[in-house]
Amino acid sequence: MPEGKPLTAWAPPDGREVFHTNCPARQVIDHITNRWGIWVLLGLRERPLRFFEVRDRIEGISEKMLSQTLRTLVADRLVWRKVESTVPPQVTYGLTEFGEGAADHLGGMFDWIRGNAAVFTEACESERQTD
Amino acid sequence: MPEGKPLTAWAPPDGREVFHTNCPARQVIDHITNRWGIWVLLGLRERPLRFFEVRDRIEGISEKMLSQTLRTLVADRLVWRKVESTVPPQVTYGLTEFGEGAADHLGGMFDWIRGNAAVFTEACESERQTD
DNA sequence: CAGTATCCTGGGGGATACTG
DNA sequence: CAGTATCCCCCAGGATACTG
Repeated sequence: MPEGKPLTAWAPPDGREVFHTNCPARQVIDHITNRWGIWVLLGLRERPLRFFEVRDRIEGISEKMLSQTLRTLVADRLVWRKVESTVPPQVTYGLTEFGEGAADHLGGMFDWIRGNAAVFTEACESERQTD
Repeated sequence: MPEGKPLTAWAPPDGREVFHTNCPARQVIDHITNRWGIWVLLGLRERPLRFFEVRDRIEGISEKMLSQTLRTLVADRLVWRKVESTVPPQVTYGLTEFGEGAADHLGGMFDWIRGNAAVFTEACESERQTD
């Protein structure tokens, strides 16, 4: 982002929304939706967590991916990281104000989809027919 | 989804949220966040669109990926598809009620992130330092 | 116009082993 | 405990060509 592009330029001028590859918001969302980002953000909603606590809340995530995802989210200012230099070391991750806002939206969507799970289940059944 | 699992079981029993791989909501979200899903849903928010209209609103998407993504979203009951057997054929895609709900949450997040783009821009700058 | 079919490559991401 | 380092595989997804 060398030249300071006017960020408001990404708003739709005539109501016709176009999603450009270099829209900063698209880039952030691409990070969030990079397979694990959303689950890490949702996992941190309740309270800050330590590394393995996060891992234990997200079935299927590897330590490598968790570490990598956390680093990206920290770089994006969605998550903060606090190191306690005790022995053994304690590292805590939590949502920044920015991250909380994002997580609230994601959480709202998640809860809503979960509430409509029946729709998805129906879809699964009818897919079995066409297979 | 052969045996009818109680979907409410996925709600956190003790407030400790865990995201299981076979949680239906997680599966739907994994579809949505499958690189292009979110952008297709957001692109359809304003009004139903034809195939190439959708493509033109999402920079960087290939026709193959658009077609594939649309099929998944239709199967998940997030998007409907209407075929007009004219010559040339007209195919229109739009959000179902289910899809609208999901898109509203995604749109809220997108707008909110866009409004906070400055946070991300700062993050980019400080990353340049550490590189 | 609205797609499929085919081929092919990059990097997302898993497994395992190692470190402060 | 909280990670890195390394190796390696697989498939998401791009490019191109073809079809109803």
